[in-house]
Amino acid sequence: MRLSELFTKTRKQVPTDETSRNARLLIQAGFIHKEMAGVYDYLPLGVKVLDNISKIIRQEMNAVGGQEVRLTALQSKELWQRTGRWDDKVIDDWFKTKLASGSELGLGLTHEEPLTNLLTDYVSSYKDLPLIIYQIQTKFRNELRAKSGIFRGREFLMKDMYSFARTQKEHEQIYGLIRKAYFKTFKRFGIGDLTYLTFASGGIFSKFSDEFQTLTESGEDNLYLDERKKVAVNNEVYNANVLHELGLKKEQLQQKKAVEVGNIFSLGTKYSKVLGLEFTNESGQREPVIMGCYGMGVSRVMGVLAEVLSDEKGLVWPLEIAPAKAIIIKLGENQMVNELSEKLYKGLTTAGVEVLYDDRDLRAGKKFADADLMGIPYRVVISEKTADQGKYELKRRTQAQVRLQDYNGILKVLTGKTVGKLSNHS
RNA sequence: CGGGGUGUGGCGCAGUUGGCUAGCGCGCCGCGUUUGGGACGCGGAGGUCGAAGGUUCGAGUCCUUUCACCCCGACCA
Repeated sequence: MRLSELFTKTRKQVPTDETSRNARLLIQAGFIHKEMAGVYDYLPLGVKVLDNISKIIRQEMNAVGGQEVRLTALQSKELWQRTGRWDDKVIDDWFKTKLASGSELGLGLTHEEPLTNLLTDYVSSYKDLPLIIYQIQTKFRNELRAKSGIFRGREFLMKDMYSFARTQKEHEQIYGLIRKAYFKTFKRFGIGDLTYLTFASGGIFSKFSDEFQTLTESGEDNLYLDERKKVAVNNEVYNANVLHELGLKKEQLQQKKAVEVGNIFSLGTKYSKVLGLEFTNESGQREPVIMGCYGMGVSRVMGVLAEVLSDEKGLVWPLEIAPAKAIIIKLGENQMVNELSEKLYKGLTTAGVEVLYDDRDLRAGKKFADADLMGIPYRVVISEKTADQGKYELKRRTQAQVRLQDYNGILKVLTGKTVGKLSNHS
């Protein structure tokens, strides 16, 4: 993408109606635009980030056998009434609307009901199970108070996955597998070291639900963290009994703030029983399916990355997530410089490398500042200084030193195996 | 939903006890000089002062109502 054609612009000043670091940076760099409280538009660079996060999630969820679907956002009142979750007294953050005919609809905030109901059409035998099904979809929640930028919005992108097992043992096996996949996913996001498995309230059939909490001062959850054991207890369930059960010692816990980036829990047969999702087992008897639920906030992860990986110059995206691997900065107008820049831009694009090309007629300082603000992992500068030797200057976002490389050298770094070996964040 | 704060060109802000043509910075347009870390000069364009109603000779400024946004709290499938 040529920056001369990109419609978004960076800003020197940030709107003061945002105080959260993630929203300020993302607005300043032109990744998102605020529509109203808790509701944000995703602009070209922001969409790329969401797509890259989603891509990693897809890879990891597919790796454990997940099948992707896309269910409707519009929800039938009758279906949710069957599980007792239509009532505003039960779920207070529904967005509800009406068909032209007058009948009520809800905007989906989670999808246990429709997916369970849908599967009754396809699951009838033990041979049809187990199943792991997920989607990445916009969710709507009528939060009383939106806060913390894109951490808690009223409309947000989420991965929600559901497992369907024949036996409790099989369920636990799947649950463990997915828990592992979650760790791997957060590691690939670049927040593995900051993300802790956290015991919390909320599970209906398990005593605890597993939350994945990323440490940050701007988080809204309070944890008691055992750094050695890599586990934490949510303030909600923190008491002497819980500590005893988990084998944690009060003296070894630190109090920390964190934001929940994932939450997984067992559902048992709560929904399958009510909605009639049953299968016939080997001995010909009907049994309800045992379910689990696995959430991960895609847009929230984007906010967390903006929040925790950024520095005083702006955003710092991990290589796999950045809207572009590299930004080519052309300095000055001269034939050699133009030719080298165009050649590299075309070469990288042809090689399938996502790259930004700053071909704008601006001063160097502005271009450098923008590249830093946008958090692009690699910066390639082309100017008169090195063009006559056919050299490019290569610099990482997080490092100070500059390396001189020729065309092939750059291509190798940005397309080759070398890329994977370099750490995302230093 | 309770408490606190804020709404003035695209963005950031100033605007005195009510007073004259509503200012400043950034950004934007034109010209020139510049050109490796957010350049400078000159000249421009751009405003229903969140909205509605009221008081007044006169309202950005005072009163009433209302909407929106932010923060703290409660809530959070």
